[in-house]
Amino acid sequence: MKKRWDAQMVLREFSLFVLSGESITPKNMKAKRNDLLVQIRRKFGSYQSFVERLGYDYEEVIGFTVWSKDRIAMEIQARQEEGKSVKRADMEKECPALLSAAIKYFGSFKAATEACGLPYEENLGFTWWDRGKVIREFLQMYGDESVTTVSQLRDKNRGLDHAIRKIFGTYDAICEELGLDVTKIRPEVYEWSAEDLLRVLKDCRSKGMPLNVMSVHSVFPSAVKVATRHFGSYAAALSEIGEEYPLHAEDHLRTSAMGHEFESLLAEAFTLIRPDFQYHYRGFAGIVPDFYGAATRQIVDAKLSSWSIFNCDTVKKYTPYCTDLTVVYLRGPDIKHGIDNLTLVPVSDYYEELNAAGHAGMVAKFERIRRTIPECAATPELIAA
DNA sequence: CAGCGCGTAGCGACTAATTT
DNA sequence: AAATTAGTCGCTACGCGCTG
Repeated sequence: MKKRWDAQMVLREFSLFVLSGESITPKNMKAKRNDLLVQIRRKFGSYQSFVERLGYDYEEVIGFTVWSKDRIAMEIQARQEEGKSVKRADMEKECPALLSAAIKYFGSFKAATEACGLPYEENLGFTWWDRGKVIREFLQMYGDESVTTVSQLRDKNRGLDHAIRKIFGTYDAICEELGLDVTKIRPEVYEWSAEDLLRVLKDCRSKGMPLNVMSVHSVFPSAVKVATRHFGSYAAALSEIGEEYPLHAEDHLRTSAMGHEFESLLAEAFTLIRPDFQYHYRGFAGIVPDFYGAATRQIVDAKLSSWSIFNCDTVKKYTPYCTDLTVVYLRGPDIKHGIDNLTLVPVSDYYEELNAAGHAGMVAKFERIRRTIPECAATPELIAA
């Protein structure tokens, strides 16, 4: 029995095939009804044009998307016009098929973005580190005067730190390759000796600095660890230079109370010579600066000791709210630091002004409490001032 | 309740030695 | 070769008992 294949017949046979519930993918057609498929092509040109004439979405029929460079470029541009992200990471999540097609057809995501006229680096969504980029960025950091440790570099450019480790392994390696001195970026880890520690302790003593842990800590951050390593304890290290630690350990309650006393005394002085500063300013949420000068956006904080500021989070908390954070302290050495917008001022710096303004009594009050602090006698010239 | 100052414990970055 | 560990440094969060 021979069928008369005309267009009508082809359509009828195809309808019956669809009604039977069979899949109409080209693959299934070929397997089940190759004769019909051949006739469809003969009468309608191609299977695709045939099903599309019947109102089918060909891609739905075949179950996958037919990609081409043009189409990929169109879809990527369409995403962009719709305000959707065209970053690689986002496309991975939102349209993995398009992304993989782009990479397949253009060879790489880079080539695809360029073909679409998009900036590669931005659309990558992350930084692509290769040796060249690592070296370029590292040299920039190396030349940055404010970067003197690996930690600082990491804070400024976390990705770079990671990339250096990944690609070069160590900071030694990248510096060696570039002929640079690694100690510029990573100060030599120096193992402090017992002699170093004792020298610092004696030095502190001769300068009249208190020998309690926090005071020494301000000039020698690892003092306690070094002391423990070499002498068993900080107290044992002190006894090496003939000092008894209990005599140097500060009384928390006493010093804490004195901190408050100093603060209120400074408030008294400021109302005299800095009336534009507000005491215990409460205009900021979350912080209560000791003094705030709105005109200059200056915060002033009172600390009993110069080292205290380095053992609390005041700097971190206050600096975002002001152009300058000034710490006025009663005792302690002039500590060098590299913190922007932080100024350390001994209260004695105000003596001259207080005296000139006729407030010599204030100076006497400051010096009176200064004399009561253990191991920190006032210098004769300051009392005379 | 935030703040004070001290002392400590623990963390992160790092390297080198040691183990698996 | 890779993972673990040990030990260095600096840094800082925390707890304490109190104050305003």
